Amino acid sequence: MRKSKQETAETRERIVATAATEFRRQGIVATGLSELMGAAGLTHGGFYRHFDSKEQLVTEAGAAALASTTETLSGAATGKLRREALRAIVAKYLSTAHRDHPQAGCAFAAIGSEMARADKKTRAVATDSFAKLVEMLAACFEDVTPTEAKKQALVAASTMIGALLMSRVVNDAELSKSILRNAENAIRDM
Amino acid sequence: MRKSKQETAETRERIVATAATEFRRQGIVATGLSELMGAAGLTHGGFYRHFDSKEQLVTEAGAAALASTTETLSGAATGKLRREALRAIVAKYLSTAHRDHPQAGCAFAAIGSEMARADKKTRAVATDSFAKLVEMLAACFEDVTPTEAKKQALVAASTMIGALLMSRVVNDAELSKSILRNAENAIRDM
DNA sequence: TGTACATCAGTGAACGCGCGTTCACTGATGTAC
DNA sequence: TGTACATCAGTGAACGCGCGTTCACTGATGTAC
Repeated sequence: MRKSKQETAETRERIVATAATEFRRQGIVATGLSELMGAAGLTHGGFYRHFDSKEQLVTEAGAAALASTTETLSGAATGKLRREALRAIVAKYLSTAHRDHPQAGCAFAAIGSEMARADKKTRAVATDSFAKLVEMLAACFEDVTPTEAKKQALVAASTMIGALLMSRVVNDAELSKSILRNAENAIRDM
Repeated sequence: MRKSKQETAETRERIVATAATEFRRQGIVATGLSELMGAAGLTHGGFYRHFDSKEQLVTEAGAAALASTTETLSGAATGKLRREALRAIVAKYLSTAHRDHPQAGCAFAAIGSEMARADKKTRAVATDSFAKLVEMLAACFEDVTPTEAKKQALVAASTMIGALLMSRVVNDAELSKSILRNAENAIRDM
């Protein structure tokens, strides 16, 4: 039953991608490895051919999830400049579509509180991704100094993540939309 | 071994208070009932004399945690008016002390992503508490119309929660402080 | 290039453990007369 | 007010279950000659 090198690499990628989805959908602790491997079309016994531990998968899945979000946002801004790019990024991030599909969205909003308790490597990955998101936003503020742009970008990122998280927590459709829309407007006017 | 009505009520309160702390410290799913009851000075068997399920405790502990945070912030603002009250609230919320003690702080930042997946009752409790926090902040913006004040308060709340969450996620002390300080300044200048 | 053998991806059973929940039991509290 | 009895808070063992991890096994892949 040994698989070719290419198949092995594909399987590994599939496990990471499945984990990135399932962790964001259900939470890290609440997602079991058996369930995860089943969702990836495998039995659980093979897991340790690819990873040393669940923790290692958490690190890699976190990195994959965050990279995908950064890429999506960056894609929404391609061909656009400065403020227009900012608007596109923020509109995408604070959309109801993003709110309603945590399994495919920003890991900070979906599993942020679990990431704050994760091991060193996972937090290092999260720190890098956050820095990239801030850089992307800072590039949109050209009318101010780079230092000021970075400050504004830090605030914008915090607002976006907090707003998306709370739009999912609250049980009131109107309030939820209002959180998203007002955060979007505020960043637009920064 | 039956306890008096007062002792029973005290025990129940103690379990809720312990849960409010432990859930914020370790996460909801990661906190077991045996461990929790032990931390409250009891054995696990007695749990179901007080609660129907873990879910019910989650609801009550969430309510207790959020009420305590709202109260603390409200306390920081007593005797202060408008912008001065805003500064006091935001300074308290975005302090390094708050960041470093999630078990005693805002549940949205500590277990927000788990609350977003919680049952109806817990989310209703969370929604009420968020609305109260927004009201408290809105009361600080008196130089604008009530509608505008509420909008600014929604944004301020999102920024505060997102900033506190990310200050805990990142693995870089300088970046962490920078997130808190810039969010604080931004809200001060709203 | 063909053959013999070592490697190892994936399977499925098993490990010890802790989970949420239930239950028989104890004995102090609360209540009815 | 005092007594008899019902209630029930808390204990600790047990329930079935799923957790993360390990392991013997299978058989196709990769490699050495």
